[in-house]
Amino acid sequence: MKYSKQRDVILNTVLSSYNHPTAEEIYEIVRKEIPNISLGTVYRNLNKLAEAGIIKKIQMSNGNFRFDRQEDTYNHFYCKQCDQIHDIPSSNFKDINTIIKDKIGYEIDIFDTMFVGICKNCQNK
Amino acid sequence: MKYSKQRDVILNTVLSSYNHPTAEEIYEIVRKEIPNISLGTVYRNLNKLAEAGIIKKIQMSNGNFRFDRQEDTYNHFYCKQCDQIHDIPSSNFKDINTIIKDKIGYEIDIFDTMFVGICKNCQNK
DNA sequence: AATGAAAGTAGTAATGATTACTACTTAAGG
DNA sequence: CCTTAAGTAGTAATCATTACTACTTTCATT
Repeated sequence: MKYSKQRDVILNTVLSSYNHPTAEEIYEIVRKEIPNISLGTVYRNLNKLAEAGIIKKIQMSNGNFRFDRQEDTYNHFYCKQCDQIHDIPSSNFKDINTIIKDKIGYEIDIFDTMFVGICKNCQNK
Repeated sequence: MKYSKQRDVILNTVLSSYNHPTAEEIYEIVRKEIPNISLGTVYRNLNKLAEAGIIKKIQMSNGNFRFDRQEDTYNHFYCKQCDQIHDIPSSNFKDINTIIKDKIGYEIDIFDTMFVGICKNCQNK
């Protein structure tokens, strides 16, 4: 992978984000530093970085993508009420994985499964 | 809801399908009976029927929708390898639901969570 | 330093599933 | 029968993402 200023700024933007940004959101931030960057460039580089395993690309239940620092100690949970993604330490999933496997026989890929429901905060309201 | 021939045929098509068809697939089947039906009509009626709880609308991990007979005794599992949705009897999920709730504190809505992984068939290959 | 091919870019057009819009048509209750 | 609310066909719009194209940059090798 050849160096490019654009990819460098895009990567740093993702790494310093803590709210699972969309490509569009990253584009808006990067634009402040490289005003004439193309949205296509943002998409291309996000995909390239994700493919290289440098960042994580997560698919929302509506099919859209969000990007994240590569910290594979977290899984994702989407709250229908507050419309936000929550991180769940994957230690919680260690045996859930095998329980599901025992129950249904299928090998659940826990990293691709976006859990959907109501988060603690919203439950208390 | 007023009667319409179009909705009637659409409903029967879904009820007699056993492979979680897309709106487009339903459209193609219905066209044989009502050749000049509009794709928009198919979408509108599928959504209306789903809203009324007469059929089920399930969202794929890529955001697209598929439709299904209303049999809420099944949950859905998507196999990444053979690209198909498998039904899982929801009896299998009874205690998985509470285990997850205990572990992560969040209330998983098991009917909205599309489990992703490799199915039995593909595992054996 | 000069160079040349491969990789990258900006800007724009295309894609594909779904929804919105508009003028016309039908169901069905009084 | 007639009215009107609901439904329809056909087409245009939407929105996130990808593809295309002509130009530019990186970087290993002279």
